[in-house]
Amino acid sequence: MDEGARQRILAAVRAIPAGTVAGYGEVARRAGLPGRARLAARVLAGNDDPGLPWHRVVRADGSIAFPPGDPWHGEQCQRLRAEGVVVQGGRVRGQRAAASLDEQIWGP
DNA sequence: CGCCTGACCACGT
DNA sequence: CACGTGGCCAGGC
Repeated sequence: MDEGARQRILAAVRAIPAGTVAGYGEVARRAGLPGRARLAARVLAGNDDPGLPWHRVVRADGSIAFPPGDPWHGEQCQRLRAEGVVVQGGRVRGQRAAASLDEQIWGP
């Protein structure tokens, strides 16, 4: 895969403010790769940086990408709740995955 | 080069 | 809100 694209995606993920979430598609779009949501997912799957806030990335409908029962699922829920994000039924409540990161970063 | 798979998405029912 | 369908893009074989 394109190394540059990967770096931009990682940067976009790090740009997500704590206590908020963003969709894979949004992250990809913010990285300058519209329509590459799956690429974003792949990048996170292979990421090794422990400082990366990957837990703030959820699906477009606000649900956790991992299936319930999966170790990573609980991990993500726990980290999100630790930041004040309301997780219920395996999905984020109170604030759907931001339609646009700018809206979360630059505010309403 | 073709075929299958996947931390996805939008849309209609 | 839950499900099913079709589309898209990269990887692995």
